[in-house]
Amino acid sequence: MKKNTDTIKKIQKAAFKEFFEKGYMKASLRKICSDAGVTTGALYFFFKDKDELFCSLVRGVVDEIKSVMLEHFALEQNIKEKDFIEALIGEGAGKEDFKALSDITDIMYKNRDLVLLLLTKAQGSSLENVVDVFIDLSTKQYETLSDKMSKAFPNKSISKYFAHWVAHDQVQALVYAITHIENEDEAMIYISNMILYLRGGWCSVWIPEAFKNNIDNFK
Amino acid sequence: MKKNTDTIKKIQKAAFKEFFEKGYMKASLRKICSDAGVTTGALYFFFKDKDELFCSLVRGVVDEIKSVMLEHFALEQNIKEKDFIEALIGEGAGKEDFKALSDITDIMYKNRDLVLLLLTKAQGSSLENVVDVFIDLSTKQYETLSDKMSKAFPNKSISKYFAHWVAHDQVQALVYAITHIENEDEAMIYISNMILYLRGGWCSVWIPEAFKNNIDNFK
Amino acid sequence: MKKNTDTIKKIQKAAFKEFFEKGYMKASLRKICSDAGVTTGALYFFFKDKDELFCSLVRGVVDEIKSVMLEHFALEQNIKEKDFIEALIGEGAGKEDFKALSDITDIMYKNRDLVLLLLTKAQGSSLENVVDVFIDLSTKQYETLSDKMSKAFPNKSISKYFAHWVAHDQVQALVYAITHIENEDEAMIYISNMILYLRGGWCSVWIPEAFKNNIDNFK
Amino acid sequence: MKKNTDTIKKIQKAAFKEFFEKGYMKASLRKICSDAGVTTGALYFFFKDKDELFCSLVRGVVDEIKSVMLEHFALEQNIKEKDFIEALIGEGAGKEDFKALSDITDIMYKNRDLVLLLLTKAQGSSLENVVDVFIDLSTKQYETLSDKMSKAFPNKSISKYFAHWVAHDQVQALVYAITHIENEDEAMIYISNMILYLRGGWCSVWIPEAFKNNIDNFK
DNA sequence: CATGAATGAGGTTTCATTCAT
DNA sequence: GATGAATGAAACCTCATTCAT
Repeated sequence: MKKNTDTIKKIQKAAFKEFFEKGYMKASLRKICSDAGVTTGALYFFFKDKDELFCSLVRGVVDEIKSVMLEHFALEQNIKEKDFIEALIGEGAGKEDFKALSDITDIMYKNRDLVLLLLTKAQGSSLENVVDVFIDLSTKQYETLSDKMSKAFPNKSISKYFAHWVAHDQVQALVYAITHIENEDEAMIYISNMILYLRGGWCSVWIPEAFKNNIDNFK
Repeated sequence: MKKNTDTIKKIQKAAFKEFFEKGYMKASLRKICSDAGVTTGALYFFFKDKDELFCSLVRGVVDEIKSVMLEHFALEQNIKEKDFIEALIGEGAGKEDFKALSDITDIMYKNRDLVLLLLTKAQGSSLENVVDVFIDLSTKQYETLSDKMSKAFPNKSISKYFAHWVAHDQVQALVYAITHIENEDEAMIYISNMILYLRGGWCSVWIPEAFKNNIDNFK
Repeated sequence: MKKNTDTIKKIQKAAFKEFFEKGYMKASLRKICSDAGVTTGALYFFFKDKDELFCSLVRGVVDEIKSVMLEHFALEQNIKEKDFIEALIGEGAGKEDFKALSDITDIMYKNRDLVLLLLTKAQGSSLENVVDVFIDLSTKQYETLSDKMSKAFPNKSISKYFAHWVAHDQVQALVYAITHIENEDEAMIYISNMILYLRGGWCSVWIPEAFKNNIDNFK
Repeated sequence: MKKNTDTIKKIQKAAFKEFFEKGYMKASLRKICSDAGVTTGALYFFFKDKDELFCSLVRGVVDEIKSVMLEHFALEQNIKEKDFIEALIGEGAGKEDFKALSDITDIMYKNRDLVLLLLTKAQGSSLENVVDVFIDLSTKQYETLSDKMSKAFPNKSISKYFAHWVAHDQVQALVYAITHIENEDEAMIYISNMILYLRGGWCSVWIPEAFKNNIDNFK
């Protein structure tokens, strides 16, 4: 029981290093094996192929992120129609968003190396478009919100790509954090700004009057 | 003089197809040559290596985009300190931004195939991070703007990553357009929403009161 | 006592399938083991190597065929010298042959899958030339017959390869049946024609006058 | 012009040796290249893959055999209905057959090594069933002959597999020659016996009376 | 200007088999 | 009886690039 666990660990450790340095495509299994002090046969005993080896490294964190996203988005779907504007711009607006985004951020920072591997070195693997999966989850959320707003503001309409963009942008904001900000505490400050930013952007398109009315205050 | 031009064109045409289908790394020069009806030697007469062949395809459009960005950002720098808030949230705010973004968008759509090649298939080439170049240009703009705002609102401060994020996001908004929206007219509508979005996001972080004051209108 | 028998059976069943699908050489022991729900170690506990596994499948039927051939050929050797022409072309000629060939055919059809495995999928194994063994048995029979005919027709002579060819052909006729004819009853009809064919061919070479004299009957 | 021809020849020479010794499947391209004093890249410049290398060795002789077979079979189809029995059992019967078979035999012996390679070492390559192609050609011939005989002897009928068997056997007779008889002159003697044999076999099944009438002559 | 032969290292994957447990 | 981890060699093939002609 000890032996095989050790071998897997050794392979994964060497694999992480190699994938991280060269990216999925340019990484060499031969190199991984020799770095791990293991034969290629051993690698193929534990992993079906290169792709599965790569996925084995990041599968856990992918699943974690996914489940936190699903969980939070499920909560959000339940906000009653009459409350959603309050949730958007009322007192305490963004509280829920912050909880969700900071939870996800926290998970990502707890496994920052793996997340960076996944986000920046996966091209060529079956996970190269994993971000799209997160974006899809996020999209569902914004589509629901769009529907609610359409009912509340029947005379407004937005580009059909806009909701998808915002979903996209929310995810990219997280990607930006993990790839550009080393320190988790700084990332959290950034995230709280991001809530304002995303909400402000969203509202500016749906309810542009919100700004214009206030010009005088700043002149 | 005719012949070599022909050969170059044939190679580039085949190269575009191959790079577009497989991405830079998986593209095969052998395939490009045989598709072009040309020998490997010919290719290497005109292009130093695989990377230069790839770059030759997109260099033109990269330069165009860069120069339009530079031009516009130069204009923006010249806005007098006292006018910049007006430019941000006043009557006619965003006009300049729209001109710049729509100019860039227009160039991109005029060469959409090449831009898609550059943005989605360059990994492994020396242009794999070309977007960062655009982001850097954009960043300079927002840093200047940040400075101005810091002076105007001395008691505000934002995360040090925030300006960079917004620069980043402005570029990503364009990338999103070109990669997700086929029709240029639709893209333009999207872009005009995007101006509101970006400006709204930016202001929401710098001047969060802009919203709060208006809550009552929507309750 | 039950368990190991089961394991062997499971392995053999999976082995048959794999060998039949891919042929001896391309068959994978790994696949066989996983199909059988057994580890490689188990396989190697019961079978020395790949070859022995293959042979274990067909050994039984090979032995059966061999013994039936030996038995019948022994009978044939005992035909008295003065009777052999009668046996060849007299009333009731071919009766013994039919019995022998139909017995062998019967055995083969009773184990058609295994025989097909042996005849068409054995290349690379130690049984790849098993047909030659049957041909050798058959050859002995025809050599004896040749000797008898040489004595009876001292002024005739045939190519030294001819007797071997006929032995060869007799076996190939059976191989043809099992590999081309699915239904045993049809195979038996084919076999009875084959007796005429083989005997006619044999006589035509040794006693060509048999035909020439009869031309007029068919003109 | 000298160089590439030389390289191809060297590769083919080494390939022939390796394929002949180990058979297609077990042959190693590495070994072939190192024996030929050439890199694997060079091999793959001239040959698409292992299969094409193998085929390049034997393609010529396959085509030759095929064309001789086609030519002769075309002649045979033209024999008038009233003459075909004469051609089968009359004075000079078998002359045409002998010409055809000896022509083919001649070609095969002129390239005996390649033919042996093709017939005994091709398993795994795309030519592993090339004999079936020859049998198919032969089958067409015998099917035509069967039709003619059916009209001439309306009350006779044979197993539906019989014509195919005879076509099969005619080809196998040639295969036997090339694989068992080293000397071409001896092969020719064998072939002339084979004509008698095949014709005798064929007639014995269609016109069994041909023999029975003559028994008395040999008692 | 262009050919096309040749390099040589490297790629991933599969294999039959062994052996300590 | 049976496990399953590990071996290690070898498999076919592709690649970007070079260079004499």
